[in-house]
Amino acid sequence: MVRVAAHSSVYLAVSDPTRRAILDELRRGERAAGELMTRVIPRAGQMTQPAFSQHLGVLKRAGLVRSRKSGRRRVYAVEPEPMRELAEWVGQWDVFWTEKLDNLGRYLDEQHGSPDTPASGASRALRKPRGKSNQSPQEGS
Amino acid sequence: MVRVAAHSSVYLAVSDPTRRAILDELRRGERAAGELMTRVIPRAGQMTQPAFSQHLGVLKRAGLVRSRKSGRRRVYAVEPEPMRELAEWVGQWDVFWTEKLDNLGRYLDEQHGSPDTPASGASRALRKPRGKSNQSPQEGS
DNA sequence: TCAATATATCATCAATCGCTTATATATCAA
DNA sequence: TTGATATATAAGCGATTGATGATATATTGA
Repeated sequence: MVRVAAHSSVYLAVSDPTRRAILDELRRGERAAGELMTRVIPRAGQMTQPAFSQHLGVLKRAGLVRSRKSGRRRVYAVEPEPMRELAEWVGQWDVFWTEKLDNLGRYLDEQHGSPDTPASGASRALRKPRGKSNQSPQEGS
Repeated sequence: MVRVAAHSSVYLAVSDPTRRAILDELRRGERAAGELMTRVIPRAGQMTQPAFSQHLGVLKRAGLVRSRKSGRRRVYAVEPEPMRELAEWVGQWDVFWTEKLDNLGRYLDEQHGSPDTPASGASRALRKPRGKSNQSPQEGS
């Protein structure tokens, strides 16, 4: 109902593969819109120019790119700051691909540790399957 | 038109704040659906039970959670593997929050240089700088 | 058996997304 | 000025999303 301004969410901005490709290309350096388009959408007919321009608009509203005029071109560049929020959130998952902590997690699984134990019940996802633990979390309601 | 199977994209799965909150909670340990709901949506009336259950379904189809039955509960746990794709993509932005490379980038900005230079044109976003002069938000029209 | 509990699924709806075509706005070049 | 080039904006459309209320399916306990 209320719905926050999805318009400016970096999560939404990067949820589209075309926009990720744009950012991938822009990370290598500034690009004019047209050049960007021929690199990101190499095969003509895959997408129209307005569609591509609108993707640039989404990235701009998300604060992930800036642009400046240069003659009749519009030159885009990445603006990495808003990406930090996403990077920090994703960083919280790093424990799962850290061998050391993965072993810790597996240990805790073995113990059927408290449901409040960080990473418990998850590490098995990385190692393959084993028996089933039968631990049910207590639930107030 | 063709549209890839957005259904199973981890990018789309994490683009919703409720689903991120679910994952945040599940990272701390297994949770039954109801318990998860009262923790993620503490204030009643914010969201109905079916809505919440559908969010769980999205996460499940994205492979980010698994569930098992335990009596009449359904106990959920994170399945971190699909998150790796996102983590790796986001990891490509790490250069921007590395002091050393940031300085490199700023130098390249100064040069205003080759559009092929990695990270060029971006680093200024991290240093806070003068005034508010981003770029004119109303251009064109 | 029956009612309560826990959860998923169904049908529907408004909002949003990504796309298209058509058009507008600058800028360059002759 | 005129036309070509580069890019953005507008309007409309079908698909998808996230929500809802109603209902279905198990499971537990009296």
